[in-house]
Amino acid sequence: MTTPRRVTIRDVARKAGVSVATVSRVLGGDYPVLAATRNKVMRAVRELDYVPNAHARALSAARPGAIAIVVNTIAVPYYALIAQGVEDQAAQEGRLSLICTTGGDNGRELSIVQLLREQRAEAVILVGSVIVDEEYRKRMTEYAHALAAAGSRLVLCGRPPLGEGAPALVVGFDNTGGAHAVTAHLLSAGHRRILYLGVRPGHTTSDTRVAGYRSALAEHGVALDPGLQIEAEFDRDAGYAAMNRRLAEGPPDFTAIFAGNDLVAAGAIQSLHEHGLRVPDDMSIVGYDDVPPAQDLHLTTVHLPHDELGRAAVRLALGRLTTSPMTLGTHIVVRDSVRPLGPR
Amino acid sequence: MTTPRRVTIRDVARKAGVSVATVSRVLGGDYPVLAATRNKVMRAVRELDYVPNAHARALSAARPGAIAIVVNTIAVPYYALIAQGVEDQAAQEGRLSLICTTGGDNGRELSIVQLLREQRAEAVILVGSVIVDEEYRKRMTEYAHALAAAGSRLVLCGRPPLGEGAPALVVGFDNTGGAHAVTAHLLSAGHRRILYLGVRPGHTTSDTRVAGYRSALAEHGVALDPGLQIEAEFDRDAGYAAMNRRLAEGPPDFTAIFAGNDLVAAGAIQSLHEHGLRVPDDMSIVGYDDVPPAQDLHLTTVHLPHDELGRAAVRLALGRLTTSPMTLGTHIVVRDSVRPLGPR
DNA sequence: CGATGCCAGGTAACCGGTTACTTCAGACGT
DNA sequence: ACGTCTGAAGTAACCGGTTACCTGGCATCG
Repeated sequence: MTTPRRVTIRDVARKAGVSVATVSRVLGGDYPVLAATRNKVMRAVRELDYVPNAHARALSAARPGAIAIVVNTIAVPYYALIAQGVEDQAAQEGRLSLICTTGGDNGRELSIVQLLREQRAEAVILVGSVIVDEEYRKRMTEYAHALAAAGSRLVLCGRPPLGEGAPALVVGFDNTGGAHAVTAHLLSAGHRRILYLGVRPGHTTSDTRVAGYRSALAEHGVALDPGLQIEAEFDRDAGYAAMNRRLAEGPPDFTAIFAGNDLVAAGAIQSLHEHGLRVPDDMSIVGYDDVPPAQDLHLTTVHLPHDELGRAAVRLALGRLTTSPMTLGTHIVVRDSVRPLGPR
Repeated sequence: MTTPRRVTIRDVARKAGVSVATVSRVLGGDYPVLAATRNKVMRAVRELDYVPNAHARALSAARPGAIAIVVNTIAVPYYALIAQGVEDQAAQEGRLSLICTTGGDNGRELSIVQLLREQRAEAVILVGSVIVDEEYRKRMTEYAHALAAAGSRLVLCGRPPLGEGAPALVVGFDNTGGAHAVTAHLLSAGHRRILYLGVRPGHTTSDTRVAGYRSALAEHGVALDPGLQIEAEFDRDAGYAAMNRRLAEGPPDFTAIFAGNDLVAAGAIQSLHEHGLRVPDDMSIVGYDDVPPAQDLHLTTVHLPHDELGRAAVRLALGRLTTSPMTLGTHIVVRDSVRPLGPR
């Protein structure tokens, strides 16, 4: 059996008895072609089941490039929801979209950015919290220039803007505002000793949320207790483990918990239950993100417009939007994980 | 400001004082090149920050194509987990991977398949339950042949094999086995009246799970009550709404629920709670899929190796695996949503 | 009736790489 | 000294499209 040579535009031209230029024009659209000719060509295309080669097209004509989103993992709702927004908006703009995952590995991130440059992607959207140090700034600035030189745009989501010179667009959530609001919610329910579970020093997302937490406390005249701020990665296991450690030290010296995100809250809740503490009767807790599992946990949390973030990133990349850095507002979602503390 | 003409291999050749062939060889790898020449070229590459054009490469040389996975939406853990498996395996195989979403629209599916043919994707992985009717078979068979003609492979996940002639690979979960096991679990806890929540006539996934449910009942000599099988889509809202409707009809005439998947279970549980029924004290319930939220619901469910499905699909597509149709085993995960029914 | 314009359609250069084939210089053999 | 072999590097064809430019036929116009 011989390999069935791929059908090219020349095969179509031969079959239709016209030149390749005519075929290209019929398929391309706007150039005037006689109806009879068009029909001949279309019939040949159909009979041969011809599919133009995207690579050849991309090579010869300047056509819209793909839109790429790079995340840690797609198996976590936070990223999946943002990715879905990107996907939708990209489709709407007639662009192909690529979703790439790094697994949190900087080496892989680098090779993915390289790959995307080779693909001549039109936009590269980098999502996710990072530790902003000198090394990071340098790396991003390099990406930004490299991509700009290749005609691609770089969009950072949930990361601070780079310096002046670097050609990067930025969009993120108002984490400080959201954290402030939800902390205020706890405070106005009478809570004064609020454990912040999920500090990650240097991480942008964590830092901004902690900032909101602190400013709300300050505003209500509650002194900040460093003992009430504990570290944890932003996943369920970390929340569970950290809460376990804390509860192993003795009975809780706090009445409410502000978890770094909903997954951390989920882990913490499991730990609380295992220690015989009920939510919200024995302990109040709030989360952050409002990912779908939060609903089942009856968790009061901060809703993030994930979808909109993705869409905004695409629109920024395509120049449909020009405000950068751009901040998307958040709002609190009250469910049933906070109990008012009676006056003592 | 002039557009900074893209750096091509000829620019590098000129700068290094060699021919383009030499540059290509240095970058390509195996051809013998003098160390001195190699150095000159590499320096030029670095100084110009040259990035080869993936499209041009794909056009001239036969290189590995991308691996594409097509799902309804990425914002649902079931798909996200599978997609992550595909992504990981593809990366491991040195392939670029594309994640495409259809939103459940056949028209979009078609245009995505078309797009992937244009991209000369090496494999197209179609995931998700469908209604298997004549129209579907015809459509898939067309895809299969079209993709085969373009040298791509088609992999179907969670869908039945096509007829003999169609060149499609198949991999799926053992849904019937899993459903049988979890139903048997309920039966051996003493439950006899088990509501199946999530029938979707014609849908492959639903049908196979219902089949397991029925065979387990039969095995235990429990008569099938059509009144205990109610329809629902496979999402949270549908589970909630269907349960609400059922409970509105009067007090439950069943002691346990088998939900079509975990999201349906989540919705049902919310409805139960709102009707004052506690899980598992007043009502037992099991789910299916074992997606992350199931853990927070303390839901007994059937674990599916989502990740492995994605990986297997890629391996099948690349010919690393040859058993098709392939079935991945499942196992039950016991949590705390089922209560034994005391002897009456 | 010949010049002019218009329009459908053809010819061929080009996009940016890879690679089969060719060239050329130096090493080696007799 | 001369022919031969070897290995590094160059030349140019090719991948499969798009499009600037050219051609030839027909209608229009003075």
